[in-house]
Amino acid sequence: MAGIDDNVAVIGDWVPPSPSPRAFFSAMVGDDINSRTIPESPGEKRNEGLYLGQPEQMTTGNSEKEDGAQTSGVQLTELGTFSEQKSNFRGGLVERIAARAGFNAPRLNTESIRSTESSMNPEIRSPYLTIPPGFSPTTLLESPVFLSNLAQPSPTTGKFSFFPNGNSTVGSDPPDKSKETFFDNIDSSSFAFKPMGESSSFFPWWNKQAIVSGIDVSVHSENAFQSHGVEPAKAQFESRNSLHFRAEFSKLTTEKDSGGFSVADQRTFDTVGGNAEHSSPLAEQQDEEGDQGASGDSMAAGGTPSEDGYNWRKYGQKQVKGSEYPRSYYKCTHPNCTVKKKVERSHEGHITEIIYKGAHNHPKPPLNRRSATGSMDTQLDTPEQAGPQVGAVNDSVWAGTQKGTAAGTPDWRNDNVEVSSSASGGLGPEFGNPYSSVQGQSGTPFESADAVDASSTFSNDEDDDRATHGSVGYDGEGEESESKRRKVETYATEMSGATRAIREPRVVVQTTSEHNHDVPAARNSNHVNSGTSNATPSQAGVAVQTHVHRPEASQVHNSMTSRFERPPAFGSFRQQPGPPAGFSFGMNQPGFANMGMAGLGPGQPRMPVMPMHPYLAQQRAVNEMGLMMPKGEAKVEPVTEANMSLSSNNPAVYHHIMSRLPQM
DNA sequence: AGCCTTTGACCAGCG
DNA sequence: TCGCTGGTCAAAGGC
Repeated sequence: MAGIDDNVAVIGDWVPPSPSPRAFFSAMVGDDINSRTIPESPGEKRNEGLYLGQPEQMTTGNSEKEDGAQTSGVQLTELGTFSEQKSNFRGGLVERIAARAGFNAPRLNTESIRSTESSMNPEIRSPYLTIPPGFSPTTLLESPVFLSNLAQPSPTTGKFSFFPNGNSTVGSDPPDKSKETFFDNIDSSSFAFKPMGESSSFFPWWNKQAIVSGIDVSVHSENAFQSHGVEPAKAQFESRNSLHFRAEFSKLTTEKDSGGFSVADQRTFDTVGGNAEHSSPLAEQQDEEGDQGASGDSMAAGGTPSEDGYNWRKYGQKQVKGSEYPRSYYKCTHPNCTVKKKVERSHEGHITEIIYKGAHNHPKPPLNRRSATGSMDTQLDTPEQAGPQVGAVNDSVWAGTQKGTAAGTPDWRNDNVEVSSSASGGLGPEFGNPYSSVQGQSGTPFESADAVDASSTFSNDEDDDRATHGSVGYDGEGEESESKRRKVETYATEMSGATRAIREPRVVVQTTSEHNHDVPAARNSNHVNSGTSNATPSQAGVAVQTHVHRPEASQVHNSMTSRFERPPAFGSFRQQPGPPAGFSFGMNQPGFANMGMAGLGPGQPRMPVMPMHPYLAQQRAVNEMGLMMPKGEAKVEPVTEANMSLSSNNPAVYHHIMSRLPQM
């Protein structure tokens, strides 16, 4: 595949150049939502698109590349009408890009997704449709965080089987059924975390498939909290499931001279779980995660030079004003390759941003790089690279920015299925690179859940692209003066979320309090609430940067707080990609010790945190319910499916479990 | 020995 | 012209 540029291109395609988060959002989602779900005011219609009911393949990249894309497994989800429209849009853009760059953008294969959804029970969908009274989709749309959250359907959110009270039955019966069905359909019970509350319903797409390949999440949730009724009392426990969700996406932003620069985000989503295709990659990802963990996040992110499959030599590092973290400058070590990349990395080593300049005029080097350690390499190795990465069209220009972990692996696309799925080209480092992207688990749902991070970054990405890029897109690209290229920042949310998600497993436990007592005071409620909605992508007029870094588990707590509370700095909204974004119940509590996410264990150090949308803050009920942000890693014991099901179905089990839960 | 990272200094662009 | 900033150079050191 093409190198970075490709990614960029892809990214660009992915989202229409609209500054508006909404647009982005809608684009992401597709029309289905509109048709089906969310009743919105005209103005809001875009939001409706959230639901990706019928994913179609979007051609993100050149049709030409399709082969590769398919091979790679990169898949983009396209939705309904949106997809069509987008296709057109993209097609043109992509073609142009391809023409310039000489590379093809990977195509997202959404079919799997489609099938999934289609197969899904109507019931399942219903949740998406439902919007809680008083709740405006718009709100969700505006927040980057939100997107991500939404994107993540989780048991917690009730996305899964749990239907919002309003709509579907929450009752145990339905849950079970829905649960089963849901998972079955999905393949593996993969799911995406979603924010609590109805909002979750917005992104069915995420739930099902949205999960970006980069992220693997296995979650065992005890209950889905049904936020609808914000009323805690009504919260009900629903099925417990272990979900695996992996999402991988990367975001890539490109700067463009012309008029601006365009940022492209790319994300690829794998269909959740089930696909055999993806499954293996997941496994690899897991490995990678481990490796990465060992090696350090940075590496994984693609921050590392090699992570993206290319060899890089660091030639400078500097603290850039306005940037929290130092920026590292890398050059491609290939003889005649002028590609450079800038990587910003958090103190923890998490990559917050990656900007590529130029296109590789050579294939990726053979795997055995030392850095390549671990899974990353594996993925990278794919032959795909064979082709010249990119026609080095715009060498001079920093073509893309990736924020997120995966550093950019430009090639993400075809290499592996995973890659493709991960696609990240963009999202992050992790995203961007296949490598970077962490792959969670193998297809099997209940296997270990690796990282669950659902960061939700996705949504943002698109927005970012639009927002940031504005019109640019790749079209313009190119040529502009490098010197002036602005740095496009993408919404951190997206990236960050994605990134984190990939690596850090999170456990989200929602409990509803039927328990007989008043709702306990929320422990970390502040964080959530504190979240500043200011983050809205739209604001972006300002460039938004996405940070992909994954904070340490310990850091998560803080991160979240800081993230949301912190006003947009530098005029740009930065969201830190880390686990912080997420939320989860305090798994670390003794009571939860036994409730674990499969696959989570001591071995898995970090728990991904899902970004919370400000909306969540409103969901006070949630907090009250005992939802809390884990500061540390949650220790969870694996829960077998059987157990899960039992718990959901068996009152005795249910009580048993419940009894173990700490009383808030 | 080769490659890479680190890091201070230098250079260029911009206001 | 000066100061700021971002990007790059290149020596030193490590693996």
